[in-house]
Amino acid sequence: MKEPNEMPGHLARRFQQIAVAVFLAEVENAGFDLTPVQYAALATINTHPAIDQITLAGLIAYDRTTITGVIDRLVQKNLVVRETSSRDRRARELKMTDEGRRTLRKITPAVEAAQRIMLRGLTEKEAAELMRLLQKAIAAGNELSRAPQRDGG
Amino acid sequence: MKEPNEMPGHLARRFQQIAVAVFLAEVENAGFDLTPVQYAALATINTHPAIDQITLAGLIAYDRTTITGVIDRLVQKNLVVRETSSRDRRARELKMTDEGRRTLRKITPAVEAAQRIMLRGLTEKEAAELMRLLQKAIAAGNELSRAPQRDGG
DNA sequence: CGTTATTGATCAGCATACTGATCATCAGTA
DNA sequence: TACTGATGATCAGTATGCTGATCAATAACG
Repeated sequence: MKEPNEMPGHLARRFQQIAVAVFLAEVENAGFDLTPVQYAALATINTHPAIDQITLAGLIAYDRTTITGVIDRLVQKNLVVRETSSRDRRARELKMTDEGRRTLRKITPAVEAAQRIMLRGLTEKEAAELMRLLQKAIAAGNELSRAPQRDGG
Repeated sequence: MKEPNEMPGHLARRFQQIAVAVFLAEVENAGFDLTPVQYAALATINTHPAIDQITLAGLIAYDRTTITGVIDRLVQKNLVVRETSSRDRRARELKMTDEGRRTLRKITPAVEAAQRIMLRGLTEKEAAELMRLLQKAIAAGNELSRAPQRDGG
């Protein structure tokens, strides 16, 4: 077989593993307890008030069955509230709490630091090229996963 | 906040998500039931007969607590046997079964196809560049995760 | 030689991700 | 309006990954 390091699947897993570790370390260092997944959901609810769970899942490419637990934990941490929509009683409207907004604001520097750290082995130019190539590969494979990314509602 | 697609952490997660989905689809299509993680372990045991779990975990960058369950499942599928080492009774020596070798051989084309499919949006040159950049970023961040990659024992 | 530190493996517990099923609700149509 | 299909959410079950603890066995040291 090929070396693991020559297989894109292994590299994908490994890079993600490092990205998560760096994120958690930076966020904890800043005094918060939030996972990358929880952060993405929180940030997206902030820019899309009263979004429902399916639309949110589409924007950040989460499986619909995963989003339930993620929101459970954001609600438990008092960062988000989940209300039944009056227009469609199947849907849950997600809204920020004050503490959610405050947390998001305070945590942003740590999140940005994490993004830099996970690319620290690359030059600026290389980092930009890596992101471009990832975006391109992802766009081509978007529909291949159960939780593709979807633009607005 | 930035768009998710401009954050390397999100791209890492998304690319990994697609890589896993493609792998599972190709392998199932070939008539097998093996995860990317199980495949990497199986392939590495094949090239390192009688390897112990910690060394195996280092070679493929798995957490030591994760490897136990992965090997459990390979043993249950009759692809691997786990024997207590006679030289160090703490250690478990991992060895392929005939069925493990046969499975590995038969599954290889599907695994290779998966690696191509997950990069299908890129030209040959771009694919090579993406892998180079991932390798470089990973090398720089290797020690930041709990399960860094380690060369031979 | 005996005490201490380290190491290989496992376990309990938690958080993503997924498969597939179910339930309530809504939308479209006859 | 009654029926059918689609949709939002949740649940049970399985597989990574991690944190931190534990246990047995080995290594290292005085």
